[in-house]
Amino acid sequence: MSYGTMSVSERRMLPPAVAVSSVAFALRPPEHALLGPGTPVAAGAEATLWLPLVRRMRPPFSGRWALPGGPIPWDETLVDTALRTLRAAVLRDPGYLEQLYSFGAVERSADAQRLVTIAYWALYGEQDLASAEGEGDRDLRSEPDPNVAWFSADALPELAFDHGEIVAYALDRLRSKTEYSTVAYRFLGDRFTLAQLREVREAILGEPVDPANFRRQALAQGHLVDTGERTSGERHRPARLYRFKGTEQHHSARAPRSTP
Amino acid sequence: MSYGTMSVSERRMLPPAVAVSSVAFALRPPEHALLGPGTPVAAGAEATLWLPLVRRMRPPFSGRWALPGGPIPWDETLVDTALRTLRAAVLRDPGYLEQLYSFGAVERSADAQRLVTIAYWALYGEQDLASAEGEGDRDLRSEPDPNVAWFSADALPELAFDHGEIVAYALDRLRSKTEYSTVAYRFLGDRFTLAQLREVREAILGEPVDPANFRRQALAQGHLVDTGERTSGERHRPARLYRFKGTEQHHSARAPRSTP
DNA sequence: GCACTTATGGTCAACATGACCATAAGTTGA
DNA sequence: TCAACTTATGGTCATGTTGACCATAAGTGC
Repeated sequence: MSYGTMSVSERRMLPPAVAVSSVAFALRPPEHALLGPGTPVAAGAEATLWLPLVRRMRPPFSGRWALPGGPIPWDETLVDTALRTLRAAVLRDPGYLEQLYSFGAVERSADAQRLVTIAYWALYGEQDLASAEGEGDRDLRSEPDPNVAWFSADALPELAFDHGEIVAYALDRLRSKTEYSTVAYRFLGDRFTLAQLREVREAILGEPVDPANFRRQALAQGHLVDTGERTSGERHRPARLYRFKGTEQHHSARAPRSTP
Repeated sequence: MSYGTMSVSERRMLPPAVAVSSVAFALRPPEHALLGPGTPVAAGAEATLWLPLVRRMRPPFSGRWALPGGPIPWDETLVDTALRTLRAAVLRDPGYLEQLYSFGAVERSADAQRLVTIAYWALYGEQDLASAEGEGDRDLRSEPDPNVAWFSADALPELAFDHGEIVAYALDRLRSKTEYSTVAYRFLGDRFTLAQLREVREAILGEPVDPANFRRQALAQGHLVDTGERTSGERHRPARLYRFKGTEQHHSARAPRSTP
């Protein structure tokens, strides 16, 4: 759809358009910064949060980096729009996706038609970013599209719209949610040690967590199953491998029940 | 704006429109059901939650009761749209207002143009519903508009769109939020007893709360100030009157920081 | 075997919670 | 006047949770 010869003031007085944008988090160790996420989180490394951005090719904010997203087609669910646009940028489906908040300030789209954005936040775990089988080189280590890139959440460029604010809000939600829910599990693969799970928590919260106390609480939650397997090859006592007793669904199309 | 001779299928394929709807809670004792809210919550009465609905006068869902709300004008903030439409229905400004969730299922507006609704939830306290000065009879006990009515949250009629689901979600949020925040205070006036505050909590959670334990916790929060005043005239020991050490703002135009 | 490193298992004091008991201090009615 | 009644308010106590910390376990690398 084109607005043809419509003037700026005419464009601004159109009814607001609706779009979806997503903040998608992945965890990766800083040493592998050049390799892109998809690299397993090495034990002992200080992992940090990264997220994919897309360079805008048209006004408003042409040339700026922005969250993956786009307008909502008339026959597509909000979640599906989020998934489709994430898939287009990351080439993978996220392991978790949840609605975040809706942003509708009058001036957020500058001179263009007013844009109300429904923000989602997503999570890409290790296995979600691993190269799909038979996909050859089309993995994240050789990202073909120069207009898509991953950035450290600590060092983002200036973003289009109010996307900086959206990212800050998503970080907030991620942090508060790791304190009372099981989202953190989704950053890890099928089997993991308690140390890995603790490192995820430390990376998200940005502060050290006592290993013994963390273990006590994590096991008390009852969400973990001891697989009976152990790690080996490391220069210390082997750790038990656990599995997440997952019953939660990945994508919530419906409004989740109470999200404090 | 009219869609003229546009056919149903053409209308459905338009880009989604955006609207705001609000679930506005008020507390009132059941004895005063016929009087409408605005009546102070009498001590000892079992208060219940009520909310205002508006009868739809046009398709889709013409004739059905719906949440107060409406489309977002091009130059109006989301919060302002919520406030304006609430004011139109209730004739008062709410004491609290917060964004809830956005609903965008494809089929929710039936045959009409697809409608994405950003839901808000609001709270009308005692003083918010008291007759404004000099407003004469234009108070809630003589509601002039037959197309606006308050319903008990326990016994709602069948609502338009997916508004029933929105109400359920709002109730959920209200309940979970009374457990860790200070929203409940807003249902009461300037000064109140701990018993009144406890009754608000009981009404929202729907279960009895131990008076002594509640007192201990409420005071430990540090949000209450003893005014030095006491109640009198009741058939028992007088209670201290407290005031809320309120620093929180009523309406949050910006996304609130982390809402578990 | 020995040193080293993280995993794992416990202890302990401080604090929070829920169930309850006891007394305080008004009002009402004999 | 005074005793009965009713809710307010102040405590106790056992239980559970949390954070700080100590001790031992069990691999690897030399």
